[in-house]
Amino acid sequence: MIERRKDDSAASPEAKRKKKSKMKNKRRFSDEQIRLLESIFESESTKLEPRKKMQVATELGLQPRQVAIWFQNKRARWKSKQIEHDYAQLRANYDSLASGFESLIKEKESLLLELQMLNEQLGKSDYEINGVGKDLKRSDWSSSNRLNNNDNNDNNKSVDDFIASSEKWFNEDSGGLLDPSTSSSPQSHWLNFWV
DNA sequence: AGGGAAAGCTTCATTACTTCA
DNA sequence: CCTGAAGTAATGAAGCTTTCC
Repeated sequence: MIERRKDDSAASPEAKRKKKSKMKNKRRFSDEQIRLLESIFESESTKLEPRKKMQVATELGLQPRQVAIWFQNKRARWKSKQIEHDYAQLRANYDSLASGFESLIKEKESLLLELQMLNEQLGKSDYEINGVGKDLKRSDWSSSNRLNNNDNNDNNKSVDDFIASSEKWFNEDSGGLLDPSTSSSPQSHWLNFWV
């Protein structure tokens, strides 16, 4: 970059005093001036054409430089408001997704409980009613069930193991899972959830 | 055609001041 | 009054684009 402005960090005390006294003349713009500037900013453009800037400055009795600075500061204020707004929106979306996720976890838990009960009943009734309970192990049932779910990686894993590992996962992670400030990846939790 | 200087604009961070609770 | 926080006009540094030679 080409240096075009002189550095006044080493400015004389006199220069600093002049600058300070100039700043002392700072006056807030009138309501009328602000109203016109705001309306141009909102209705026309966040940036001013040089000609328009001159026109507005004349109309408001301001220096063109003051108009330019007002627009510059306005853009900065607008941008930070926009960031706040975007953050609030993202936060709301996140909260909504998180609560949906939590509902799914609860639903999953209750379905697993139901599955466990049915599984127990199945074993019991086979034994009591048909007298075949002793031949039908739960691991047989669960492994055939897993095949239906395209899970054939672990042939020894029982329904109980599955439930236990799910609960372990839930209990370990539920504390930090829904906290956006944690560094753990939400995707990995989703993967764990569905695998 | 292309390169450098200058001008004029921007953003960003900061300062200096005003206003208000 | 005094004070601290918030708001804002203004400044300076640095970067980008355009124009001119």
